[in-house]
Amino acid sequence: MKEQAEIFKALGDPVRLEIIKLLLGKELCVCDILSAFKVSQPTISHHLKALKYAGLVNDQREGKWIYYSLAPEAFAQANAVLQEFAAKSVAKERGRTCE
Amino acid sequence: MKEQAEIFKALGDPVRLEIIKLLLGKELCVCDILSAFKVSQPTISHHLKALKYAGLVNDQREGKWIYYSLAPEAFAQANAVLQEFAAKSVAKERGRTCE
DNA sequence: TAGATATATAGATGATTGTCGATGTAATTT
DNA sequence: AAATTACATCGACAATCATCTATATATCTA
Repeated sequence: MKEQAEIFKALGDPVRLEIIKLLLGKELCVCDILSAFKVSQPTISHHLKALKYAGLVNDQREGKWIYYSLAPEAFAQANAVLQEFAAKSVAKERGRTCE
Repeated sequence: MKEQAEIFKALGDPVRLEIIKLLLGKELCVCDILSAFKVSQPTISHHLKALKYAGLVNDQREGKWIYYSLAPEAFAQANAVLQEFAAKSVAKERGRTCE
């Protein structure tokens, strides 16, 4: 189980967020992901590595191609955290112990 | 409405994530937040600024103290995004247009 | 086996970040 | 008014990051 902050950090980049949206419901090879961006191939590779490190994607080689897909467990975990945040984000009490 | 990546980036730090957890259901002044950490006061101030920039917290001065509270709208927005990700994170199709 | 294709890794660079001590500012207290 | 308290801002510094070009690796194809 990855650190919560690591997961959110991985989500905190526009390119990576777009990659994730591309992968919703699909499995894509790097070349297809690459063709959706204007950044270089190594940059995409770098972002995919970051997403994999955070546990957000899985990769699977098939011949010349490597297919990337989302890792549902990691998204379920992040979703659970944010769901609690959203539910409890309304402040009721006010605390102050300092003087 | 803040950029999605900005919100996740703000969530992607252990100290900021802890601050958020402290603020769940509560409104706290900086001194109380500070006393829960071992980092310096300017560091906490810096993180609160980052959270505020992302729209995740609101602040309200009251005499000497400034109270910070969570901003439910931002959390609802982030939650909605992750909910969709979690729901659609199971890959069904496989695409490849490159050769 | 020699090229071609798909992807990763290495190394460099400029930008951003997390942290700190020092200082500034606003409000309160004495 | 002077000191104190709560918090923010400034400036510095090391670490991390996003990006690139160049190169390496793995697989397929001719």
